[in-house]
Amino acid sequence: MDVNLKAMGKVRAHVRCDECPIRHRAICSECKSDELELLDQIKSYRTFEAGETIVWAGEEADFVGSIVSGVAMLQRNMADGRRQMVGLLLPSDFVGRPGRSIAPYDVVAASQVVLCRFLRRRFESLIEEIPSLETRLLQMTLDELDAAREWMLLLGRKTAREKIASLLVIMAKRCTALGGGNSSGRLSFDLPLTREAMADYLGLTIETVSRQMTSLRKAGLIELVGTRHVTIPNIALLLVEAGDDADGAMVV
Amino acid sequence: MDVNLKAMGKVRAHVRCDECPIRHRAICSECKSDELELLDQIKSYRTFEAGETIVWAGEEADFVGSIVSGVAMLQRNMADGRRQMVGLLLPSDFVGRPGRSIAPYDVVAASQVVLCRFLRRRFESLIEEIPSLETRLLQMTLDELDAAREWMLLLGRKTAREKIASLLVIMAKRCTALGGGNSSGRLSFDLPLTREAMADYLGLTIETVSRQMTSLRKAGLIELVGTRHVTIPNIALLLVEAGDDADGAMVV
DNA sequence: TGCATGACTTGATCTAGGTCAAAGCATTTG
DNA sequence: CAAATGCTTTGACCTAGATCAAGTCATGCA
Repeated sequence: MDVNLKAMGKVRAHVRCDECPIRHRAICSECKSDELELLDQIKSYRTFEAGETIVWAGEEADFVGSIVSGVAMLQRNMADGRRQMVGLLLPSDFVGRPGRSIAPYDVVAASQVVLCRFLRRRFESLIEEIPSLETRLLQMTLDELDAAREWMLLLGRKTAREKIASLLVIMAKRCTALGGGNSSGRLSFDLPLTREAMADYLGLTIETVSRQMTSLRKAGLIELVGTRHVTIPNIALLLVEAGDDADGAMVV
Repeated sequence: MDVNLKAMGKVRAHVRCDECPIRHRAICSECKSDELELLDQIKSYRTFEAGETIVWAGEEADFVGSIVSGVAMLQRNMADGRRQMVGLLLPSDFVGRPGRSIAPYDVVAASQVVLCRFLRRRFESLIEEIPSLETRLLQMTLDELDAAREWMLLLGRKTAREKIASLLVIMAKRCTALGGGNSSGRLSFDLPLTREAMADYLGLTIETVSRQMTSLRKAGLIELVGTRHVTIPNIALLLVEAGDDADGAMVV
């Protein structure tokens, strides 16, 4: 227990697992109550501010964990500064890879992030004891792999406009699933990403992101309040703009 | 056992697992001999010719399996014909996802492929009985996810020349690991991909692929015999061209 | 032997998106 | 409250890679 961290408000009070908001979707979702007990013993909460790096690429990280709230980005950097986001973690997503203590990418908080951390070594031994952890991790990893492949199509073949539309559709789905307003097919949510993060996600420049957002707004496909709050009057129209055949998009 | 298939030479004679070339890297690599026995009972071999589709996107596939020899591509297609390769499967790689019978992408043979197939339903029940299968699948999936993320950097941020150089480095590593000639740092191998497949892999057009191959040849970074056989006189030079910081590349 | 066929290369031109530069706007700070 | 800071937008221009259009080359086939 680091007193400084506590003073800075970075270490959260312990929350009981059965009161946890991500209890039923995170790595622990298949655990029985006695198994939860074991996890509970090795967990601790930590808050990261927007922009703070949670894990540095190439450095030892002694924990893994689950995103409780907020959004984190996995990003790879090239020597000359080019950057690509290679993963986007939302609440219930898992951070870190059991069996490897050094990640090949940075993990950076895009908003304020609360992380439920497990000591890596201890977590690795628990996996041996609790088979449902491994099963769940496999499910989640396979889902992430599918999402990564969807993303590869976007990066390799979609136009800037299709990329932006795709991103908005994805964020709309994931953000409203977590409780955003939704009435009569009209979706409304706050983008948890800056224009720069969007550009890094999509393999574009901020200027192009900005221009395409303006263009979609002028076309009436989206409405903006300030720069972050987005309303999608008709998601079907945006889906067409995203270039996904309707079926494929629904699967995600 | 389909007699027609056998007549066409598509169904292979049964091979004992302990004589299998991918025994120590495939999904079965952690299995003990009694467990292998169980797998052996539900497996069958099937050969696919180059260009043949192994699994159709959106259709029921009643098997999963391991690539024994050859190269297969996972590809996503957009309604207007744009195509992106989202995975490249080499010997020992796993095809299919337990728990889901319908893939969101086509699996297509890039060369002649021999597949060791397991009936999906039976494989899914075996996973319950043989924990090492799940452990191994998790490892392999995590590795694939890392590779996919590397690939996302390539698709989103690399130039055409860097993309080609990266592809050649990857193929050199994976192909020569499987027994290609290697003396004095001089690497030589046969590209298992057409120019079109390379373009689909890299998010480029065939023309750009062709031009960049020519350009790398003229720069002395690669030598070509015909269109498929590549020699890399100095891999370090090609790595620089690929834009990877030297460390990161070594990890792959 | 000659002509399809398919894979690849090369050249000329076009354009989507990048680059460079200058504001606009909100929030923070002294 | 003015200046500073950070995020975003907009405009003018440029370029890497796409597109369009011929070839070239190897292989199969009648």
